[in-house]
Amino acid sequence: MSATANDVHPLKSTAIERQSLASAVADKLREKIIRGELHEGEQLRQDAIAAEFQVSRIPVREALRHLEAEGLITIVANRGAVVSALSPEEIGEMFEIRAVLECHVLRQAIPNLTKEDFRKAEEVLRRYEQVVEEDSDISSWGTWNWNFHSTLYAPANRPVLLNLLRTLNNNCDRYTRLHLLFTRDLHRAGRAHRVLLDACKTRQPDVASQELWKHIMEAGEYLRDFIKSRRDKQ
Amino acid sequence: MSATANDVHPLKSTAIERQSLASAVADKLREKIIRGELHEGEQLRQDAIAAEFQVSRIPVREALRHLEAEGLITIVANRGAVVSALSPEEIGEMFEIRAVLECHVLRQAIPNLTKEDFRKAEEVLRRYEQVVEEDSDISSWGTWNWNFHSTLYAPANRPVLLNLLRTLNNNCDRYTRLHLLFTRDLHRAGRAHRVLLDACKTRQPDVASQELWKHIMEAGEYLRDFIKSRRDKQ
DNA sequence: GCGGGGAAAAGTGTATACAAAAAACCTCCC
DNA sequence: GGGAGGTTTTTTGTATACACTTTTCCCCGC
Repeated sequence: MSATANDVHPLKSTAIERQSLASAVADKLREKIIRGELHEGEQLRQDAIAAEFQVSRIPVREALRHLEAEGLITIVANRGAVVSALSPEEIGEMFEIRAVLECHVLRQAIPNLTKEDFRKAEEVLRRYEQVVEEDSDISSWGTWNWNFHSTLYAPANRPVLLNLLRTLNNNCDRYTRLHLLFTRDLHRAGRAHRVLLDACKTRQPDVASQELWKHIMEAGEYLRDFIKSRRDKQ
Repeated sequence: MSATANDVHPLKSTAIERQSLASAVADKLREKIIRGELHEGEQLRQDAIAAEFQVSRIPVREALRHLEAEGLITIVANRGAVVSALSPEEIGEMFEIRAVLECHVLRQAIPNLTKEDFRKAEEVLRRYEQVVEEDSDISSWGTWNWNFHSTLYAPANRPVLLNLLRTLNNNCDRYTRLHLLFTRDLHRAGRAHRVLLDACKTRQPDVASQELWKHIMEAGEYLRDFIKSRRDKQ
């Protein structure tokens, strides 16, 4: 995806991962962007990146192409790459797409959820709340959030869709992070997660789906307006 | 995309498009894959492509990276690229994702559809049926099919989603083409389009959405089984 | 005949080098 | 002062060259 795909495959943990430099650079850059170390609009100089990772510009360029297709950066011919600065409307759309797809996949997953899945979700949620409590490192928030959601989605058995959702979440999380930094409103999402998990446990697809829709769309709308007002000020 | 994105932007027709070789090569290859000139599983040799377009391998490699992210090809380290051969399950999933998203976007679009939109949809549909009638060139079928659908979706005002859908359709169409080649059942889709358009004209989102869902999911399920049985034979 | 091993060929991955475009700067003129 | 225009610098785009990996194929031993 492509539009679709993330190059990190489901990977059997046994396989030795011998990725090319280009893939490695792409992974590093993706992480930096998601963690907010590279903020939106920032120029990505090929030479600088090449020097930082001590490689030539060729693998760097290939990595940039890949990230462009993921939507994380924007490349303009002869002018280089910048970290994508989504418009408020585009941000709203991203969250809307997520809401539509995640609600669908959750409905497919609910009948297949096992006790083991619930146990794992609980575990992830506990660590999520721990991270929130420690208030230490917002950058790892996104990882735990995705871990929780994907645990509930996995039993739907939709690998392609899950991959697409991961890419979308990558692109949304850097804005969510921004929002959290300002509001510190991490606990509300935590409560929503609890409600969601309960609805799954009691096998109520309608309730769960509705809750998830609200959870994602509210975040999206809030962020859309937040970014809009923030940009208007400047 | 990223998962996501097609690099052909909405483009104001006035802007002079000075794309890099890499982008040009990507466009050419994408078209070849969609049109079925390159069939699934086929190896893409960098040297051969470079020679064909009379460029060096650098822009070819960047183009391949981009197509990989779109899901059209698969790159394995040190072994090169092949046109993605999706499993029957993956194909089913692609159509399912389309169904979910296209039904949603259609619902958003229906209230905004104008007479001008209907006129344009009629026009596209007429040309679609003309192409079907002439039976000449299946390869252009996908273009007209997408033209019709995107005409109905455009008023939803969801550019990001529309872009994602285009990429998904690109990936689905090469299989639909295969199916049409065997069954020649082009007319059924044509009839479904008529029903869909009528439901839009009478502003019945539920009817339209249901029809669209059926239209996409039936095609997807048919194709999934078709590909499965075809592969089993081999 | 048929594996096994090892050179040779083919193909991919990356670095260096150069060309071309854009940006920054500087000078001159008004 | 403030452009207009040209020159330098920076940065991107592409080609060539070479290193490394995989595949092919041939030869040998059995």
